Amino acid sequence: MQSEVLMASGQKIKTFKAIQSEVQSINKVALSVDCVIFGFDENKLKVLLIRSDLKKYQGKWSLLGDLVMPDEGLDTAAYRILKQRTGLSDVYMEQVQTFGDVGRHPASRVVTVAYCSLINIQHHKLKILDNELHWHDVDSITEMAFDHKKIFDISYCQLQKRVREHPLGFSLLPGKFSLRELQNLYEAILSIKLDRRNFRKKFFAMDFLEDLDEIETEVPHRPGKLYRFDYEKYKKSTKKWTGIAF
Amino acid sequence: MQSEVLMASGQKIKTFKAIQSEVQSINKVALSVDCVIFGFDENKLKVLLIRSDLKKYQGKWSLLGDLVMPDEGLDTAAYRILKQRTGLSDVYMEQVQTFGDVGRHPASRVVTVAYCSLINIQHHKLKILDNELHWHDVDSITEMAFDHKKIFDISYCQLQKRVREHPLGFSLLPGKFSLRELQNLYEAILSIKLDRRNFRKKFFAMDFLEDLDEIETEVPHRPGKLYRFDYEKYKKSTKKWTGIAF
DNA sequence: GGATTATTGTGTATAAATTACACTTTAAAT
DNA sequence: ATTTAAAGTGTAATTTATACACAATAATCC
Repeated sequence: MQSEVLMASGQKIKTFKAIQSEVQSINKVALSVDCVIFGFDENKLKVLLIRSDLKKYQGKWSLLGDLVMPDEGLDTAAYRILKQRTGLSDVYMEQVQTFGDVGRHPASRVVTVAYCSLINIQHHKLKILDNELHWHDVDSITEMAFDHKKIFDISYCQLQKRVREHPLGFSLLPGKFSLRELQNLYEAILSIKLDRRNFRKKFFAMDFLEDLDEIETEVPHRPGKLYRFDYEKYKKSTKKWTGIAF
Repeated sequence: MQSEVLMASGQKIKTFKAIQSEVQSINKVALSVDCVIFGFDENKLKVLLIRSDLKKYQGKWSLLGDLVMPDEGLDTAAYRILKQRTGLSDVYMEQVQTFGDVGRHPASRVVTVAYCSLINIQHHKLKILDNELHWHDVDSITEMAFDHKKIFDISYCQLQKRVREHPLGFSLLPGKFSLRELQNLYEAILSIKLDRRNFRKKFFAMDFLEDLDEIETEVPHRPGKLYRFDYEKYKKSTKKWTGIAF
Protein backbone atom coordinates (compact mmCIF):
# COMPACT_ATOMS: atom_id res chain seq x y z
CA MET A 1 0.00 0.00 0.00
CA GLN A 2 2.68 2.45 0.93
CA SER A 3 4.43 2.05 -2.38
CA GLU A 4 1.89 4.24 -4.08
CA VAL A 5 2.40 6.88 -1.45
CA LEU A 6 6.09 6.87 -2.13
CA MET A 7 5.55 6.96 -5.84
CA ALA A 8 3.10 9.78 -5.38
CA SER A 9 5.88 11.81 -3.83
CA GLY A 10 7.03 12.75 -7.29
CA GLN A 11 10.38 11.01 -7.35
CA LYS A 12 9.26 8.69 -10.10
CA ILE A 13 7.00 9.00 -13.10
CA LYS A 14 3.87 7.04 -12.45
CA THR A 15 2.66 4.39 -14.83
CA PHE A 16 -0.96 3.97 -15.82
CA LYS A 17 -1.05 0.87 -13.66
CA ALA A 18 0.27 2.71 -10.65
CA ILE A 19 -2.42 5.32 -11.03
CA GLN A 20 -5.13 2.70 -11.42
CA SER A 21 -3.86 1.07 -8.31
CA GLU A 22 -3.79 4.36 -6.47
CA VAL A 23 -7.31 5.37 -7.33
CA GLN A 24 -8.65 2.01 -6.34
CA SER A 25 -6.85 2.00 -3.04
CA ILE A 26 -7.24 3.86 0.19
CA ASN A 27 -6.63 7.23 -1.43
CA LYS A 28 -10.28 8.00 -1.69
CA VAL A 29 -12.43 10.44 0.13
CA ALA A 30 -16.11 11.08 0.50
CA LEU A 31 -17.14 14.09 -1.51
CA SER A 32 -20.11 16.26 -0.75
CA VAL A 33 -21.68 19.39 -2.12
CA ASP A 34 -22.99 22.14 0.15
CA CYS A 35 -25.29 24.83 -1.20
CA VAL A 36 -25.40 28.34 0.15
CA ILE A 37 -28.85 29.37 -1.04
CA PHE A 38 -29.56 33.08 -0.81
CA GLY A 39 -32.95 34.72 -0.93
CA PHE A 40 -34.25 38.26 -0.45
CA ASP A 41 -37.36 39.00 1.60
CA GLU A 42 -38.62 41.94 3.61
CA ASN A 43 -35.63 43.93 2.40
CA LYS A 44 -33.24 41.50 3.99
CA LEU A 45 -30.78 39.07 2.53
CA LYS A 46 -31.55 35.55 3.72
CA VAL A 47 -29.87 32.18 3.58
CA LEU A 48 -31.66 28.84 3.63
CA LEU A 49 -30.45 26.49 6.38
CA ILE A 50 -31.46 23.14 7.77
CA ARG A 51 -31.04 21.69 11.24
CA SER A 52 -28.05 19.44 11.51
CA ASP A 53 -28.76 15.73 11.65
CA LEU A 54 -25.63 14.93 13.60
CA LYS A 55 -25.78 14.46 17.34
CA LYS A 56 -22.54 16.39 17.74
CA TYR A 57 -24.15 19.43 16.15
CA GLN A 58 -27.63 18.99 17.59
CA GLY A 59 -29.63 22.18 17.33
CA LYS A 60 -27.05 23.83 15.08
CA TRP A 61 -27.94 24.97 11.61
CA SER A 62 -26.12 23.75 8.55
CA LEU A 63 -26.01 24.31 4.83
CA LEU A 64 -27.97 22.11 2.48
CA GLY A 65 -25.72 19.39 1.30
CA ASP A 66 -25.40 15.79 0.28
CA LEU A 67 -22.81 13.32 -0.85
CA VAL A 68 -21.94 13.35 -4.53
CA MET A 69 -22.96 10.13 -6.26
CA PRO A 70 -20.27 8.12 -8.03
CA ASP A 71 -21.75 8.84 -11.45
CA GLU A 72 -22.77 12.40 -10.81
CA GLY A 73 -20.99 15.62 -11.76
CA LEU A 74 -20.49 18.34 -9.16
CA ASP A 75 -22.79 20.89 -10.75
CA THR A 76 -25.39 18.17 -11.21
CA ALA A 77 -25.21 17.30 -7.54
CA ALA A 78 -25.62 20.93 -6.58
CA TYR A 79 -28.68 21.32 -8.79
CA ARG A 80 -30.12 18.09 -7.41
CA ILE A 81 -29.84 19.37 -3.86
CA LEU A 82 -31.40 22.70 -4.75
CA LYS A 83 -34.24 21.00 -6.57
CA GLN A 84 -34.92 18.63 -3.68
CA ARG A 85 -35.06 21.43 -1.14
CA THR A 86 -36.74 24.24 -3.01
CA GLY A 87 -38.38 22.62 -6.00
CA LEU A 88 -36.53 25.10 -8.17
CA SER A 89 -34.35 24.44 -11.14
CA ASP A 90 -33.06 26.87 -13.72
CA VAL A 91 -31.57 29.28 -11.22
CA TYR A 92 -28.27 31.03 -10.76
CA MET A 93 -25.70 28.62 -9.34
CA GLU A 94 -21.96 28.95 -9.11
CA GLN A 95 -19.19 26.97 -7.51
CA VAL A 96 -17.53 28.90 -4.71
CA GLN A 97 -14.68 26.88 -3.27
CA THR A 98 -13.76 23.45 -1.99
CA PHE A 99 -13.14 22.77 1.67
CA GLY A 100 -11.03 19.80 2.56
CA ASP A 101 -9.41 20.24 5.93
CA VAL A 102 -8.70 16.83 7.35
CA GLY A 103 -10.78 17.18 10.48
CA ARG A 104 -13.72 19.13 9.09
CA HIS A 105 -16.23 16.28 9.40
CA PRO A 106 -16.48 14.27 12.62
CA ALA A 107 -17.40 10.96 10.99
CA SER A 108 -14.63 10.65 8.44
CA ARG A 109 -12.75 12.52 5.78
CA VAL A 110 -15.34 14.43 3.79
CA VAL A 111 -14.29 17.03 1.28
CA THR A 112 -17.04 19.41 0.30
CA VAL A 113 -17.55 21.62 -2.71
CA ALA A 114 -19.49 24.77 -1.86
CA TYR A 115 -21.97 26.25 -4.32
CA CYS A 116 -23.74 29.57 -4.12
CA SER A 117 -27.20 30.02 -5.53
CA LEU A 118 -29.60 32.90 -5.69
CA ILE A 119 -33.32 32.33 -5.80
CA ASN A 120 -36.49 34.35 -5.75
CA ILE A 121 -38.12 33.48 -2.46
CA GLN A 122 -41.63 34.17 -3.73
CA HIS A 123 -41.35 31.49 -6.36
CA HIS A 124 -40.93 28.60 -4.00
CA LYS A 125 -42.39 29.85 -0.77
CA LEU A 126 -45.05 27.16 -0.52
CA LYS A 127 -42.75 24.32 -1.33
CA ILE A 128 -40.91 24.34 1.96
CA LEU A 129 -42.99 21.98 4.03
CA ASP A 130 -40.07 20.75 6.02
CA ASN A 131 -39.99 22.70 9.26
CA GLU A 132 -36.36 21.84 9.78
CA LEU A 133 -35.65 24.23 6.92
CA HIS A 134 -35.52 27.92 7.66
CA TRP A 135 -34.60 31.24 6.04
CA HIS A 136 -32.13 33.12 8.23
CA ASP A 137 -31.12 36.74 8.06
CA VAL A 138 -27.52 36.68 6.93
CA ASP A 139 -26.48 39.10 9.65
CA SER A 140 -27.96 36.99 12.43
CA ILE A 141 -25.81 33.96 11.77
CA THR A 142 -23.29 33.23 14.47
CA GLU A 143 -22.67 29.55 14.95
CA MET A 144 -23.17 26.70 12.51
CA ALA A 145 -22.50 22.97 12.30
CA PHE A 146 -19.24 21.64 10.86
CA ASP A 147 -17.15 24.37 9.22
CA HIS A 148 -20.29 25.75 7.65
CA LYS A 149 -19.91 29.18 9.19
CA LYS A 150 -16.60 29.54 7.40
CA ILE A 151 -18.13 28.28 4.16
CA PHE A 152 -21.02 30.67 4.56
CA ASP A 153 -18.74 33.65 5.29
CA ILE A 154 -16.61 33.00 2.23
CA SER A 155 -19.66 32.50 0.04
CA TYR A 156 -21.24 35.69 1.29
CA CYS A 157 -18.06 37.67 0.64
CA GLN A 158 -17.88 36.25 -2.82
CA LEU A 159 -21.51 37.18 -3.42
CA GLN A 160 -20.80 40.76 -2.34
CA LYS A 161 -17.95 40.88 -4.81
CA ARG A 162 -19.80 39.19 -7.69
CA VAL A 163 -22.89 41.31 -7.34
CA ARG A 164 -20.83 44.44 -8.05
CA GLU A 165 -19.37 42.95 -11.19
CA HIS A 166 -22.26 41.03 -12.70
CA PRO A 167 -26.03 41.48 -12.77
CA LEU A 168 -26.69 38.57 -10.42
CA GLY A 169 -28.90 40.49 -8.08
CA PHE A 170 -31.89 40.26 -10.37
CA SER A 171 -32.12 36.53 -9.62
CA LEU A 172 -33.22 37.44 -6.13
CA LEU A 173 -36.04 39.72 -7.26
CA PRO A 174 -39.39 39.00 -8.86
CA GLY A 175 -39.51 39.44 -12.64
CA LYS A 176 -41.07 42.86 -12.20
CA PHE A 177 -39.51 45.18 -9.67
CA SER A 178 -39.26 48.85 -8.82
CA LEU A 179 -36.00 50.70 -8.63
CA ARG A 180 -36.47 51.10 -4.91
CA GLU A 181 -36.64 47.31 -4.53
CA LEU A 182 -33.48 47.00 -6.60
CA GLN A 183 -31.72 49.53 -4.46
CA ASN A 184 -32.92 47.87 -1.26
CA LEU A 185 -31.46 44.63 -2.59
CA TYR A 186 -28.06 46.17 -3.21
CA GLU A 187 -28.09 47.91 0.14
CA ALA A 188 -28.95 44.64 1.85
CA ILE A 189 -26.36 42.55 0.07
CA LEU A 190 -23.55 45.06 0.41
CA SER A 191 -24.67 46.33 3.78
CA ILE A 192 -24.25 49.97 2.75
CA LYS A 193 -26.47 52.97 2.06
CA LEU A 194 -26.57 54.25 -1.49
CA ASP A 195 -27.60 57.62 -2.86
CA ARG A 196 -30.94 57.18 -4.59
CA ARG A 197 -30.38 59.60 -7.45
CA ASN A 198 -26.94 58.29 -8.27
CA PHE A 199 -28.16 54.71 -8.03
CA ARG A 200 -30.94 55.37 -10.53
CA LYS A 201 -28.64 57.30 -12.79
CA LYS A 202 -26.17 54.41 -12.83
CA PHE A 203 -28.70 51.70 -13.59
CA PHE A 204 -30.48 53.71 -16.26
CA ALA A 205 -27.13 54.42 -17.90
CA MET A 206 -26.44 50.70 -18.04
CA ASP A 207 -29.48 50.54 -20.26
CA PHE A 208 -30.83 47.07 -19.70
CA LEU A 209 -33.76 47.84 -17.47
CA GLU A 210 -36.91 47.62 -19.53
CA ASP A 211 -39.68 49.98 -18.48
CA LEU A 212 -42.83 47.85 -18.32
CA ASP A 213 -45.24 50.84 -18.20
CA GLU A 214 -46.71 49.39 -15.07
CA ILE A 215 -46.66 50.66 -11.52
CA GLU A 216 -46.57 49.06 -8.12
CA THR A 217 -49.86 48.31 -6.42
CA GLU A 218 -50.83 48.09 -2.79
CA VAL A 219 -48.25 50.52 -1.54
CA PRO A 220 -49.48 53.23 0.86
CA HIS A 221 -47.81 56.03 -1.07
CA ARG A 222 -46.94 57.07 -4.59
CA PRO A 223 -46.27 53.85 -6.52
CA GLY A 224 -43.04 53.36 -8.42
CA LYS A 225 -42.66 52.23 -12.01
CA LEU A 226 -41.91 48.57 -12.63
CA TYR A 227 -38.99 47.29 -14.66
CA ARG A 228 -37.60 43.98 -15.77
CA PHE A 229 -34.00 42.99 -16.39
CA ASP A 230 -33.36 42.55 -20.11
CA TYR A 231 -30.77 39.81 -20.22
CA GLU A 232 -30.43 39.95 -24.02
CA LYS A 233 -29.52 43.62 -23.94
CA TYR A 234 -27.00 42.93 -21.19
CA LYS A 235 -25.33 40.15 -23.16
CA LYS A 236 -24.88 42.49 -26.12
CA SER A 237 -23.41 45.31 -24.08
CA THR A 238 -19.71 44.57 -24.16
CA LYS A 239 -18.23 47.23 -21.93
CA LYS A 240 -16.00 45.62 -19.38
CA TRP A 241 -13.79 46.92 -16.59
CA THR A 242 -10.17 47.07 -17.71
CA GLY A 243 -8.52 49.08 -14.96
CA ILE A 244 -5.93 48.13 -12.38
CA ALA A 245 -6.78 49.05 -8.80
CA PHE A 246 -5.68 47.75 -5.45
CA MET B 1 -26.59 -0.08 -0.54
CA GLN B 2 -29.37 1.76 -2.30
CA SER B 3 -31.02 2.70 0.96
CA GLU B 4 -28.45 5.35 1.59
CA VAL B 5 -29.04 6.78 -1.85
CA LEU B 6 -32.71 7.03 -1.15
CA MET B 7 -32.09 8.58 2.21
CA ALA B 8 -29.74 11.01 0.60
CA SER B 9 -32.58 12.23 -1.57
CA GLY B 10 -33.69 14.41 1.28
CA GLN B 11 -36.94 12.70 2.11
CA LYS B 12 -35.66 11.63 5.48
CA ILE B 13 -33.33 13.08 8.05
CA LYS B 14 -30.16 11.07 8.11
CA THR B 15 -28.81 9.56 11.28
CA PHE B 16 -25.18 9.64 12.26
CA LYS B 17 -25.06 5.94 11.48
CA ALA B 18 -26.45 6.42 8.01
CA ILE B 19 -23.82 9.00 7.28
CA GLN B 20 -21.05 6.81 8.62
CA SER B 21 -22.33 4.06 6.42
CA GLU B 22 -22.49 6.34 3.42
CA VAL B 23 -18.99 7.65 3.75
CA GLN B 24 -17.59 4.20 4.19
CA SER B 25 -19.42 2.84 1.19
CA ILE B 26 -19.06 3.20 -2.52
CA ASN B 27 -19.72 6.93 -2.43
CA LYS B 28 -16.06 7.79 -2.50
CA VAL B 29 -13.92 9.30 -5.17
CA ALA B 30 -10.26 9.78 -5.78
CA LEU B 31 -9.28 13.38 -5.17
CA SER B 32 -6.34 15.07 -6.77
CA VAL B 33 -4.81 18.52 -6.81
CA ASP B 34 -3.53 20.12 -10.01
CA CYS B 35 -1.27 23.15 -9.87
CA VAL B 36 -1.23 25.81 -12.54
CA ILE B 37 2.22 27.28 -11.89
CA PHE B 38 2.87 30.59 -13.61
CA GLY B 39 6.24 32.17 -14.21
CA PHE B 40 7.52 35.23 -16.09
CA ASP B 41 10.59 35.11 -18.28
CA GLU B 42 11.82 36.99 -21.34
CA ASN B 43 8.80 39.25 -21.02
CA LYS B 44 6.43 36.36 -21.46
CA LEU B 45 4.01 34.70 -19.12
CA LYS B 46 4.83 31.02 -18.78
CA VAL B 47 3.21 27.96 -17.27
CA LEU B 48 5.03 24.92 -15.96
CA LEU B 49 3.85 21.64 -17.49
CA ILE B 50 4.92 18.03 -17.40
CA ARG B 51 4.53 15.29 -19.97
CA SER B 52 1.58 13.08 -19.27
CA ASP B 53 2.35 9.67 -17.87
CA LEU B 54 -0.76 8.07 -19.31
CA LYS B 55 -0.61 6.11 -22.55
CA LYS B 56 -3.86 7.66 -23.67
CA TYR B 57 -2.30 11.10 -23.48
CA GLN B 58 1.19 10.14 -24.63
CA GLY B 59 3.12 13.20 -25.71
CA LYS B 60 0.53 15.59 -24.33
CA TRP B 61 1.38 18.07 -21.63
CA SER B 62 -0.41 18.18 -18.34
CA LEU B 63 -0.55 20.22 -15.16
CA LEU B 64 1.46 19.20 -12.14
CA GLY B 65 -0.78 17.16 -9.93
CA ASP B 66 -1.05 14.31 -7.54
CA LEU B 67 -3.61 12.48 -5.47
CA VAL B 68 -4.49 14.00 -2.14
CA MET B 69 -3.43 11.79 0.75
CA PRO B 70 -6.09 10.66 3.21
CA ASP B 71 -4.63 12.71 6.02
CA GLU B 72 -3.66 15.72 3.97
CA GLY B 73 -5.47 19.01 3.53
CA LEU B 74 -6.01 20.42 0.05
CA ASP B 75 -3.75 23.43 0.45
CA THR B 76 -1.11 21.18 1.97
CA ALA B 77 -1.26 18.87 -1.02
CA ALA B 78 -0.89 21.81 -3.39
CA TYR B 79 2.15 23.11 -1.52
CA ARG B 80 3.64 19.61 -1.48
CA ILE B 81 3.34 19.33 -5.25
CA LEU B 82 4.86 22.74 -5.80
CA LYS B 83 7.72 21.97 -3.44
CA GLN B 84 8.42 18.65 -5.12
CA ARG B 85 8.53 20.15 -8.57
CA THR B 86 10.16 23.51 -8.03
CA GLY B 87 11.83 23.27 -4.64
CA LEU B 88 9.95 26.39 -3.66
CA SER B 89 7.77 26.99 -0.69
CA ASP B 90 6.44 30.23 0.70
CA VAL B 91 4.92 31.39 -2.58
CA TYR B 92 1.60 32.76 -3.69
CA MET B 93 -0.92 29.96 -4.00
CA GLU B 94 -4.68 30.11 -4.32
CA GLN B 95 -7.42 27.61 -4.96
CA VAL B 96 -9.11 28.19 -8.30
CA GLN B 97 -11.91 25.73 -8.78
CA THR B 98 -12.78 22.05 -8.55
CA PHE B 99 -13.39 19.93 -11.62
CA GLY B 100 -15.46 16.83 -11.20
CA ASP B 101 -17.08 15.82 -14.47
CA VAL B 102 -17.74 12.10 -14.36
CA GLY B 103 -15.63 11.16 -17.35
CA ARG B 104 -12.75 13.57 -16.91
CA HIS B 105 -10.19 10.89 -16.02
CA PRO B 106 -9.91 7.73 -18.13
CA ALA B 107 -8.93 5.40 -15.29
CA SER B 108 -11.71 6.11 -12.84
CA ARG B 109 -13.61 8.87 -11.18
CA VAL B 110 -11.06 11.47 -10.13
CA VAL B 111 -12.17 14.86 -8.92
CA THR B 112 -9.45 17.48 -9.00
CA VAL B 113 -8.98 20.74 -7.16
CA ALA B 114 -7.07 23.30 -9.24
CA TYR B 115 -4.62 25.67 -7.61
CA CYS B 116 -2.89 28.65 -9.15
CA SER B 117 0.55 29.67 -8.05
CA LEU B 118 2.92 32.42 -9.09
CA ILE B 119 6.65 32.00 -8.78
CA ASN B 120 9.78 33.86 -9.67
CA ILE B 121 11.43 31.72 -12.32
CA GLN B 122 14.93 32.94 -11.43
CA HIS B 123 14.65 31.56 -7.93
CA HIS B 124 14.29 27.94 -8.88
CA LYS B 125 15.71 27.79 -12.39
CA LEU B 126 18.41 25.28 -11.50
CA LYS B 127 16.17 22.99 -9.57
CA ILE B 128 14.33 21.63 -12.58
CA LEU B 129 16.46 18.69 -13.52
CA ASP B 130 13.57 16.70 -14.84
CA ASN B 131 13.46 17.14 -18.59
CA GLU B 132 9.83 16.09 -18.71
CA LEU B 133 9.09 19.43 -17.07
CA HIS B 134 8.91 22.49 -19.26
CA TRP B 135 7.96 26.16 -19.15
CA HIS B 136 5.45 26.96 -21.91
CA ASP B 137 4.39 30.33 -23.22
CA VAL B 138 0.80 30.68 -22.15
CA ASP B 139 -0.28 31.77 -25.60
CA SER B 140 1.24 28.71 -27.29
CA ILE B 141 -0.88 26.19 -25.45
CA THR B 142 -3.40 24.37 -27.59
CA GLU B 143 -3.94 20.80 -26.53
CA MET B 144 -3.39 19.21 -23.15
CA ALA B 145 -4.02 15.89 -21.42
CA PHE B 146 -7.27 15.22 -19.56
CA ASP B 147 -9.40 18.37 -19.17
CA HIS B 148 -6.28 20.30 -18.31
CA LYS B 149 -6.71 22.81 -21.11
CA LYS B 150 -10.03 23.82 -19.62
CA ILE B 151 -8.49 24.02 -16.16
CA PHE B 152 -5.63 26.08 -17.51
CA ASP B 153 -7.94 28.47 -19.38
CA ILE B 154 -10.07 29.09 -16.33
CA SER B 155 -7.02 29.57 -14.13
CA TYR B 156 -5.48 32.00 -16.57
CA CYS B 157 -8.68 34.03 -16.78
CA GLN B 158 -8.84 34.13 -13.03
CA LEU B 159 -5.24 35.29 -12.88
CA GLN B 160 -5.99 38.11 -15.31
CA LYS B 161 -8.83 39.18 -13.08
CA ARG B 162 -6.98 38.84 -9.79
CA VAL B 163 -3.91 40.68 -10.99
CA ARG B 164 -6.01 43.80 -11.59
CA GLU B 165 -7.45 43.69 -8.11
CA HIS B 166 -4.53 42.61 -5.98
CA PRO B 167 -0.78 43.09 -6.11
CA LEU B 168 -0.06 39.50 -7.08
CA GLY B 169 2.12 40.31 -10.00
CA PHE B 170 5.12 41.08 -7.83
CA SER B 171 5.39 37.36 -7.00
CA LEU B 172 6.47 36.78 -10.58
CA LEU B 173 9.26 39.37 -10.48
CA PRO B 174 12.61 39.40 -8.73
CA GLY B 175 12.75 41.34 -5.47
CA LYS B 176 14.26 44.31 -7.28
CA PHE B 177 12.66 45.38 -10.52
CA SER B 178 12.35 48.37 -12.79
CA LEU B 179 9.07 49.96 -13.70
CA ARG B 180 9.54 48.80 -17.26
CA GLU B 181 9.75 45.21 -16.07
CA LEU B 182 6.62 45.71 -14.02
CA GLN B 183 4.81 47.14 -17.01
CA ASN B 184 6.03 44.32 -19.26
CA LEU B 185 4.62 41.90 -16.73
CA TYR B 186 1.20 43.51 -16.76
CA GLU B 187 1.19 43.74 -20.52
CA ALA B 188 2.11 40.05 -20.78
CA ILE B 189 -0.46 38.83 -18.29
CA LEU B 190 -3.29 40.97 -19.59
CA SER B 191 -2.20 40.77 -23.21
CA ILE B 192 -2.68 44.50 -23.73
CA LYS B 193 -0.49 47.55 -24.32
CA LEU B 194 -0.41 50.17 -21.60
CA ASP B 195 0.59 53.81 -21.72
CA ARG B 196 3.94 54.18 -20.00
CA ARG B 197 3.36 57.54 -18.34
CA ASN B 198 -0.07 56.62 -17.05
CA PHE B 199 1.19 53.28 -15.82
CA ARG B 200 3.96 54.93 -13.83
CA LYS B 201 1.63 57.59 -12.51
CA LYS B 202 -0.79 54.94 -11.29
CA PHE B 203 1.76 52.80 -9.51
CA PHE B 204 3.54 55.75 -7.92
CA ALA B 205 0.20 57.03 -6.71
CA MET B 206 -0.47 53.67 -5.05
CA ASP B 207 2.60 54.46 -2.97
CA PHE B 208 3.96 51.06 -2.08
CA LEU B 209 6.89 50.90 -4.45
CA GLU B 210 10.05 51.57 -2.50
CA ASP B 211 12.79 53.34 -4.43
CA LEU B 212 15.97 51.37 -3.74
CA ASP B 213 18.33 54.07 -5.07
CA GLU B 214 19.82 51.49 -7.36
CA ILE B 215 19.75 51.20 -11.12
CA GLU B 216 19.66 48.38 -13.60
CA THR B 217 22.96 47.03 -14.86
CA GLU B 218 23.95 45.38 -18.08
CA VAL B 219 21.32 47.06 -20.19
CA PRO B 220 22.51 48.59 -23.50
CA HIS B 221 20.82 51.91 -22.84
CA ARG B 222 19.96 54.24 -20.03
CA PRO B 223 19.30 52.06 -16.97
CA GLY B 224 16.07 52.38 -15.02
CA LYS B 225 15.72 52.78 -11.29
CA LEU B 226 15.02 49.71 -9.23
CA TYR B 227 12.12 49.33 -6.83
CA ARG B 228 10.79 46.75 -4.47
CA PHE B 229 7.19 46.05 -3.45
CA ASP B 230 6.57 47.15 0.12
CA TYR B 231 4.02 44.66 1.37
CA GLU B 232 3.70 46.34 4.77
CA LYS B 233 2.73 49.63 3.22
CA TYR B 234 0.22 47.85 1.00
CA LYS B 235 -1.42 46.12 3.94
CA LYS B 236 -1.90 49.42 5.71
CA SER B 237 -3.43 51.16 2.70
CA THR B 238 -7.10 50.46 3.12
CA LYS B 239 -8.65 51.96 0.01
CA LYS B 240 -10.88 49.41 -1.65
CA TRP B 241 -13.09 49.45 -4.71
CA THR B 242 -16.74 49.98 -3.77
CA GLY B 243 -18.39 50.68 -7.10
CA ILE B 244 -20.96 48.73 -9.07
CA ALA B 245 -20.11 48.12 -12.72
CA PHE B 246 -21.16 45.57 -15.25
C1' DG C 1 -63.04 66.12 -0.74
C1' DG C 2 -59.19 68.35 1.48
C1' DA C 3 -55.17 67.56 4.23
C1' DT C 4 -51.65 64.46 5.40
C1' DT C 5 -48.22 61.06 4.54
C1' DA C 6 -44.66 58.57 2.40
C1' DT C 7 -42.18 57.83 -1.43
C1' DT C 8 -41.23 58.65 -6.43
C1' DG C 9 -38.87 61.11 -9.84
C1' DT C 10 -35.61 64.40 -11.47
C1' DG C 11 -30.70 67.87 -12.54
C1' DT C 12 -26.65 70.30 -11.69
C1' DA C 13 -22.32 71.69 -9.93
C1' DT C 14 -17.92 69.89 -8.01
C1' DA C 15 -14.37 66.75 -7.45
C1' DA C 16 -11.78 62.83 -8.82
C1' DA C 17 -10.01 59.63 -12.08
C1' DT C 18 -8.74 58.39 -16.66
C1' DT C 19 -6.96 59.17 -21.03
C1' DA C 20 -4.11 60.97 -24.76
C1' DC C 21 0.03 62.65 -26.00
C1' DA C 22 5.97 64.48 -27.04
C1' DC C 23 10.26 65.98 -25.71
C1' DT C 24 14.54 65.88 -22.93
C1' DT C 25 17.83 62.99 -20.30
C1' DT C 26 20.91 59.31 -19.67
C1' DA C 27 24.26 55.53 -20.03
C1' DA C 28 26.20 52.19 -23.04
C1' DA C 29 28.09 50.91 -27.43
C1' DT C 30 30.35 52.18 -31.50
C1' DA D 1 32.01 62.42 -30.37
C1' DT D 2 28.10 60.19 -32.29
C1' DT D 3 24.58 56.91 -32.18
C1' DT D 4 21.22 54.12 -29.91
C1' DA D 5 17.53 52.76 -26.99
C1' DA D 6 14.99 53.38 -23.32
C1' DA D 7 14.14 56.35 -18.97
C1' DG D 8 11.92 59.99 -17.07
C1' DT D 9 8.56 63.64 -16.86
C1' DG D 10 3.51 67.14 -17.12
C1' DT D 11 -0.64 68.97 -18.81
C1' DA D 12 -5.03 69.50 -20.95
C1' DA D 13 -9.38 67.18 -22.15
C1' DT D 14 -12.64 63.81 -21.08
C1' DT D 15 -15.11 60.83 -18.33
C1' DT D 16 -16.87 59.26 -14.12
C1' DA D 17 -18.30 59.71 -9.33
C1' DT D 18 -20.19 62.35 -5.70
C1' DA D 19 -23.08 65.47 -3.06
C1' DC D 20 -27.26 67.41 -2.61
C1' DA D 21 -33.14 69.47 -2.56
C1' DC D 22 -37.60 70.09 -4.21
C1' DA D 23 -41.87 69.20 -6.85
C1' DA D 24 -45.19 65.39 -8.20
C1' DT D 25 -48.10 61.59 -7.01
C1' DA D 26 -51.21 58.04 -5.08
C1' DA D 27 -53.07 56.29 -0.90
C1' DT D 28 -54.98 57.08 3.63
C1' DC D 29 -57.28 59.52 7.08
C1' DC D 30 -60.36 62.69 8.74
